[in-house]
Amino acid sequence: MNIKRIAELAGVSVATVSRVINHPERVRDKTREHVLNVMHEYNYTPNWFAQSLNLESSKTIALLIPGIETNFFQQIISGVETVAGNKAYAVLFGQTSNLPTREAEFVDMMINRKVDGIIQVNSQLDLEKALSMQNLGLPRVHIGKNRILSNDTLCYLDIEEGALRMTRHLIELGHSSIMALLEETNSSTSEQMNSGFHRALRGAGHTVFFSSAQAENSVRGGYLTVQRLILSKSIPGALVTASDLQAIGAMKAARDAQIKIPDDMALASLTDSAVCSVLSPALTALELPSKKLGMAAARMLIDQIEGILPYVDMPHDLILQPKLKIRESCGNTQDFYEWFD
Amino acid sequence: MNIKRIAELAGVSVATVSRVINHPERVRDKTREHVLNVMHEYNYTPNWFAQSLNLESSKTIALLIPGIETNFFQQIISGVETVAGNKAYAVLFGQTSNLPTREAEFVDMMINRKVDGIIQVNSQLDLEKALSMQNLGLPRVHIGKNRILSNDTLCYLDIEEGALRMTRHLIELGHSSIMALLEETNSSTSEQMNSGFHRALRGAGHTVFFSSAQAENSVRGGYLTVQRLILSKSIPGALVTASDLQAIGAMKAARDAQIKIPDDMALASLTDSAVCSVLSPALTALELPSKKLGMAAARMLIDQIEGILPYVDMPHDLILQPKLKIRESCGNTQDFYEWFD
DNA sequence: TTCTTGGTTGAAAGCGTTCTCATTATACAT
DNA sequence: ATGTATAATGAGAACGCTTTCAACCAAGAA
Repeated sequence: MNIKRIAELAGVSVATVSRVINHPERVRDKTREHVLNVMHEYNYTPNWFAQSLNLESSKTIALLIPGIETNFFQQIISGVETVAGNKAYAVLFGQTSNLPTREAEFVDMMINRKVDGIIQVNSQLDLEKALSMQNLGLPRVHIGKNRILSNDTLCYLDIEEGALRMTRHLIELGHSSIMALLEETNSSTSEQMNSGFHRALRGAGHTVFFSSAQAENSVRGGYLTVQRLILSKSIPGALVTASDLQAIGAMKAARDAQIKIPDDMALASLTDSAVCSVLSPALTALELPSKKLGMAAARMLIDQIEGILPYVDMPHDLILQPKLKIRESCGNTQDFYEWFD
Repeated sequence: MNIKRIAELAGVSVATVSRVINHPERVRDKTREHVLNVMHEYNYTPNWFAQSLNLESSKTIALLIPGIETNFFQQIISGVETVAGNKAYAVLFGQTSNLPTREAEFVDMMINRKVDGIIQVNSQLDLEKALSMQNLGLPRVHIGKNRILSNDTLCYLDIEEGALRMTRHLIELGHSSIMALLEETNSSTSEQMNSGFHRALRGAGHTVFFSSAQAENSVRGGYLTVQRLILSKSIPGALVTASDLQAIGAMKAARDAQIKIPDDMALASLTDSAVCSVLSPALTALELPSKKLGMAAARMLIDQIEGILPYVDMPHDLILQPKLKIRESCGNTQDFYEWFD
């Protein structure tokens, strides 16, 4: 069934049917109703390709994301999908696996498919490709703190502030030896965490020993790291992990070696999750509003697409604050509960 | 840049350029090479809409999934994306939230966008819509056990067998009072679990008391249920939860009430996850190969699309078996380790 | 030389829309 | 009735591609 056939059946011209679809107000009530009836009767919907071929738009937004394995990314996807769905945009999904070449391929594909906008999470795109997108006037929103072009729109969680608050919390609890367990990648997230750590350290009244290590973002990664720490008898007073999975692994390694948390070593995670509060001891962690992040990014993108936001030469960042959830894994905290909750 | 311009620049006709793209063998080596060079020089890629408008295909597969919140679904998405990406298919993503109307809307949208195939997870589509898809000859693969049309292709995990094995395991450990905590929805998953439970019960040598309850799939759901159980002093000898989150909640409720696991109550989950093995006690759970499920579904779909599999009137199911991971939460099991691992 | 064969190529129709522009219908004032 | 402004409609080009069909060309056979 196509528009021509509908036009014949309704006894009007193709143009009129098209108008009924796109500019209903420009056609007489009676005609419109009649055409609508015929369309309905034959269960007609306009061919999306033909529409898009003309309009050079597709009612689609692209979401380029490193992976789908971690809770953080999953929440973002969910948030983007929710907002996009509400605004009748489809979302075309690309898993970049942190591979810049793969990301570039996806970008080409998305451009070719005339997506109306693109959300890039932790983008590692090279300048050239970013510029070519900019020249195309393709609305973009970055999730993550790495601004590629000077007028990129950014959405991110203030991880630095979170890391700072977490570290400050540990220092206030009296810890003078803190170790950070970051991810293996030298991502901007890791950099932000480091900045946060060091700002907190500088702000401490007294000297605090600080070290850091890297491990894969998994239970196994956390387990192996702490196991190694134990073997080399260099257990820090407090361990802060980038992810909850690492913290869980760390906790298990500690338990296996009879190291008591929080008495022998305090433990905290810079990523909260549903399980953190039910571990024993319950894990002090940073609650990241990651679904909100996805929703915010999608909304900003769609605002750009629909011309609600002026987006050229006007960076418009959105920064969401994480929230410190103080639980049991860092020691006696009754003094602090009331301060933070 | 369009095909006409390329044709001019290469000094050939539009048809020749098109042939270079689609049927390279039908053009003379020298010509082809020359055209290819021009295409490359101007960084030309054919307009996807124009192509698709002609070909009535889109190199896209649709993935309709209830949600993205649970690990199970996330793994499926990841698996589908992986296989699809390798075969150069894009994946268009739809979150149905278990709403049949929303699912139907997505199906319409996908049909209109001429997706080459569609993967439906836990589909609740009505017969009529399913039939219309069938009549369109649109390849489909269902993930889940609910066959809507008699010749649907199904991919699913043998949850029933898993539930059976889990229950049998508990019975062999000597439990004579077992309670199941299922999800709130009356999904086919719940049905399968029930079948598994009852088959195991029938197969038991002696009488086993069995009861079941429903709770939302979350830590909170598990917590509240067990709390209620404790208040009414009707704690079962063993509790089997549908999800790991529920089990974690249950574990916390038990701990809060000084109920010892596994001594006072055995606990097991029909969904394994990274945290299960690091809880204390480590949680006996069913390992579901859900990423493999997604990969298998995508492969089957693409095989259908590319005509490798005959798919009409020939149901072709793929059933993956879960694996029982026996840990600590169901009591002394040294006898069983060697049997199952 | 002339005919045949088969490989290369180009002209133009079609895919299903939207949009511009010209035309026709309607309403209202004269 | 007549003219005029405006609303409603239709004809046809354009979007960028694929494909059919006819034309062309070279090489070998008669």
